[in-house]
Amino acid sequence: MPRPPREFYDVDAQTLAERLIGMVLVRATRKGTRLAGRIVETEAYLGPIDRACHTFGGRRTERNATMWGPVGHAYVYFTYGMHHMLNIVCAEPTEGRGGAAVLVRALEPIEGASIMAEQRGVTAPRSLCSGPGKLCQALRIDRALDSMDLVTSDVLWLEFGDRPADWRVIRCTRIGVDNAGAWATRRLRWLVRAHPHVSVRAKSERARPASTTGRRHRT
DNA sequence: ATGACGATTTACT
DNA sequence: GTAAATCGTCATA
Repeated sequence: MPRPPREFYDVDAQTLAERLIGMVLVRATRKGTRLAGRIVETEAYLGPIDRACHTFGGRRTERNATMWGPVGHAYVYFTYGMHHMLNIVCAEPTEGRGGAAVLVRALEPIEGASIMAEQRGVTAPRSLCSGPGKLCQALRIDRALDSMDLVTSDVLWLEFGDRPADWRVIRCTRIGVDNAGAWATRRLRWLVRAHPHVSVRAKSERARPASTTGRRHRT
């Protein structure tokens, strides 16, 4: 499948976050094998105005330098002493200063699942890429890939993908940003409803009345 | 130089 | 549900 052009990324974070759902993330191994997955969950980090964003207040550091660079590049950072996070740099909406990005939070594996399982050290398909740290481990994404240009790279890039007709994309609050004040309650997370590969289900799908059986029911 | 803190995951009660 | 793991980064001194 073809890759989106630079202009695809030249939009604000909320637009890109929604636009990425269904797109395919591809990682080429040293041997040329493709590891790929469809994006099923994203979060928008709006830039200097967003308290949960690494560029909040205009902060510029060695770590977040990529966020201030051109759109369409990968911003990869390391956190909790053990996990990497993959973001895609996009345009900052109002001030035109950059510093915005979308966090890729979950993938539905579609190519190379066995290699992903090896690198993750787990076998359950639902556990391969259902979280921002998990998918980086599965696709071997680390700081070495920071600032990679997804438009031109032959190591990490994006391709157009299908959005199945039964997918319902919903929005809710972001995960793990509870100390971001009013920004913690903004609905800046996008995910496919009831998709088995998302990291955490939306509250609207979780808080179900007690039902002892696994019966499905309409919402 | 030092201390506090993660855009998380996993195991365990 | 709670807690531990684990270390680069950043603000402060």
